[in-house]
Amino acid sequence: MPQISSILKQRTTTIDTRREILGLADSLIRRKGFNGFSYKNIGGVMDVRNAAIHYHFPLKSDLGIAVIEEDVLQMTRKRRNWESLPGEAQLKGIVEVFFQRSRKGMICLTGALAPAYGTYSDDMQNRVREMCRNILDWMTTCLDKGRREGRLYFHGEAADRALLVASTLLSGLLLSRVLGTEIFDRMIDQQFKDLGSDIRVDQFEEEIPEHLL
Amino acid sequence: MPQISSILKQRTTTIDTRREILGLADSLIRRKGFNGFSYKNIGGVMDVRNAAIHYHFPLKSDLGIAVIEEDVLQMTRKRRNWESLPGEAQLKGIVEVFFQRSRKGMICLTGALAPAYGTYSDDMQNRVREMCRNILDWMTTCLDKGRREGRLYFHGEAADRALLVASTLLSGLLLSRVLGTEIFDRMIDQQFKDLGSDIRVDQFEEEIPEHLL
DNA sequence: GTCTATATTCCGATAGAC
DNA sequence: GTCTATCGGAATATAGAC
Repeated sequence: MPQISSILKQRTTTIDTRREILGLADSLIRRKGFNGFSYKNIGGVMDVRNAAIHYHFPLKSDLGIAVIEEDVLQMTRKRRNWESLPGEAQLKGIVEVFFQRSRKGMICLTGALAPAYGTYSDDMQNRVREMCRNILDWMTTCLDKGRREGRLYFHGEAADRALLVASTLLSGLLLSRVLGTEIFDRMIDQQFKDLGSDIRVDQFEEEIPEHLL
Repeated sequence: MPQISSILKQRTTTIDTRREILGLADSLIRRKGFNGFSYKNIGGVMDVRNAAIHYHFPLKSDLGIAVIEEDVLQMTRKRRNWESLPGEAQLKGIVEVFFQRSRKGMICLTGALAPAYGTYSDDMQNRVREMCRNILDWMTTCLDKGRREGRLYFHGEAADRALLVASTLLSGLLLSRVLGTEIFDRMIDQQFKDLGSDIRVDQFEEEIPEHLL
């Protein structure tokens, strides 16, 4: 019978490998798209063989689904933690996540996965759809709450406004990739001026990349 | 010395093949992304061998660049033809192009190519950037003209507004692919209500697909 | 211009040893 | 859990016949 310490050590190692694969896959999907990266790309960075990745994620769609689930989990955690905050403050937190991505030259998962949506397995398509509905639902709640709190101003239904705000964030990252980061800043600032909000990108602090510490 | 008729016949055939390849590549890029389709995908539909496509487009990036150039050409033609129209009318024409794409489950080239931008050759990246600047420049002109004509109302600079309108069109197609076509309609209608315009998607006629005629 | 044939590399995925 | 080795297929691209 194996000792508890060895079980823990084994599990810890496994979990770390699994999580490291997930992190690299997330980054690769955002940079090259789901059909544009391979198991070898991951192994090249981690120094792990092809077969080890297949152990954790037998099919590539398993990997894709796990990346989406992780993203949804992070978002759900934030939503729960910020639940009691004003709608505008929650929205600002969401925008800051996108701002940080823009500074890393990254796009959002929806922007990375929506274009080739039809090429994914049924399971993965469902996850992508759920992810979209999730973020739109949260933003709808934020906008509705913010308007009722007298901090945000807009015409029409909150759900329609959420579509346009999400659109700005998604396209802002996509267009920044082609035209430069200032595009994201201009779009976000104009969008929140329109909402009567004082959210501006110059209120965010740029995270210092780890390799410069 | 070959007869003129045979030269013409040969050239016509060549041009048609080339154009058919271009059309299929355009469709494939929009459905699967530039890194998600292969020369074989084209040959499978056209019944033409791999090598024939390489004759017309030696490198895949040559094909990508040609698809972008064709798209830019179509847009430039429309812009020139509509030059004398009011800003709002030109904008409506642009929106209709996107509307027709939404009805075919298609996305715009920018939405298809921006996500994996970093994986393209320098040449192709430059073409993608020029394409983006082109459409944004036209939309800026439309918005500015429409505002001066008293038909469109918005705060801030026309260039910033063009970014948000382009964002709605791009994201509208992307999100429609995941959530259904009604998403595009809601986004466009809300966007143009915001602009004080009476442009609405129910003013557009759905083209009847060729195979149903 | 298009074909057949092939070179080369890469891909996702699996078998079996350790 | 990770390794080596390999299968079967697909990718981009080229050579040479017609």
